[in-house]
Amino acid sequence: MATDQTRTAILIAAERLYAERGFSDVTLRDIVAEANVNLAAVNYHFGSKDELIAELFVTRSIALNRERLRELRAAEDAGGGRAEIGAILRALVGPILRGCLGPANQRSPVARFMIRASIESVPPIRRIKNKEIDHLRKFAAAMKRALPESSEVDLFWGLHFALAMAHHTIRESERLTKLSDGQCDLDDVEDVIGRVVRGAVLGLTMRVPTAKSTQKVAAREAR
Amino acid sequence: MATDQTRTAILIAAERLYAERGFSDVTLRDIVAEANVNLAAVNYHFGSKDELIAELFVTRSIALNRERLRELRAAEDAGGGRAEIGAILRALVGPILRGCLGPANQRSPVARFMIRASIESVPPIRRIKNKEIDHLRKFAAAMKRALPESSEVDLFWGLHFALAMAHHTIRESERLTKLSDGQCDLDDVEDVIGRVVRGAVLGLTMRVPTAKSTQKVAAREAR
DNA sequence: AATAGTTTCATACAATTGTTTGAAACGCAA
DNA sequence: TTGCGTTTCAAACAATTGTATGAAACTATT
Repeated sequence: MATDQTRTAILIAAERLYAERGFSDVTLRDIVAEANVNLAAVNYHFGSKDELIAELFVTRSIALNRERLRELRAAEDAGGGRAEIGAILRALVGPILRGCLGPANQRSPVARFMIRASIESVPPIRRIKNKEIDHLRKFAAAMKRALPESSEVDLFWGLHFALAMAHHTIRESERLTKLSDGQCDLDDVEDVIGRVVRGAVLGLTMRVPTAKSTQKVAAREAR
Repeated sequence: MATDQTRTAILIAAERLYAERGFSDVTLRDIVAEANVNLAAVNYHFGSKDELIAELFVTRSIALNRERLRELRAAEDAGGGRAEIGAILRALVGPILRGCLGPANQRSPVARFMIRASIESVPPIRRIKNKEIDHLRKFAAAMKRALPESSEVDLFWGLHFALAMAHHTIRESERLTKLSDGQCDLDDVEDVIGRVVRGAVLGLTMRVPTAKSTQKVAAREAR
């Protein structure tokens, strides 16, 4: 089987095209053209189109989850076993945001593929996706350790909203740029991560502000 | 042309199916079967599949935007010309959340169709969608009046995050239910709206909490 | 060199898609 | 009723899709 040249060429081409144009817009013929291989190669090496997609998704989601957990563990180690809430959420949303945003030339098809997969729910992926819940539970557990007084429901909502802000930012980055006339800088990934994490942390730790406290903040802001 | 029976039957069936199964999964034959009309009727009445989708989307996004603005105006009137930030965001995310969540039997295909449209970006919709930005600018302007001391960038991010939480909640409601073992109640729409609005308002009005203030909140929480 | 196993290739296949066609059915004014 | 414009219908069309086939090319072991 030599070096699996054809196989990996197909994987790379497929990931690139799917990430760029979405699943429904990309045909096997597009993929084999991009990979410079024969049409029949896909069915020969993967069995079917769906199995190709499934393999891509499994590989990539394992890698993403591993990176997230790596950062979570690092944060927990740094905090002596208990990570603080901001660090936990940063481990959750950081990897995907770093992969999808930033200067166009250094964005990875990997991360963008995962976003596509989370958007266009094609059958082969839908079947696998349930496992992601187990993965998220680990973060929920870490959050519970960080904020033991918070109710479970609030923690789940916080986790959910953090992912919401991250994913939506990736998907609608173009619109946000247009809406803000370029004022919102989507290339500054760490700033974006900071905003997402901060938004989620505030939601988890703060009470709703009174009119007075809002004014105070505004006043401090103005100085 | 009688009463446009066929035309409207197609529109209703198409909206239902698209909302349920997405654009890429629904064929014209599915639609005409659901509508109990002849296959050729779609091309006769709408010209093409894309024009059918476009007409659906235009109609619905006009209606949604009108409802949003109605609530915004109502909030501004109630506040004597200046709505407070929470009311503004509520006008932004309320209509779509009310349409998409709640008990399954009273969800409207209308709102779910709009979410589909915002997810699966098919060409006919992509072309129209730019107008939505003008619509959002009105909310950005209202937010600026409510929080004149905040920077424009922060306001845009707040608007963006509010939509992020709303849309993501709709799209991933099932996952959130599973993740939380049913603890997060997606049927209580007003509670969901409250959480989304509160999260966005906090991000817009509060500074990031220190470890000490977090403890204080936790302690207060515990009492 | 000969053979067996793997991989590639051009081509064909069957199914599905949106669209078109031309005749039939209908509605309704003259 | 006649005639005309509109609407419906069954059928066919052309294009595209994922998949299958069988021969050719290649690789590596004997």
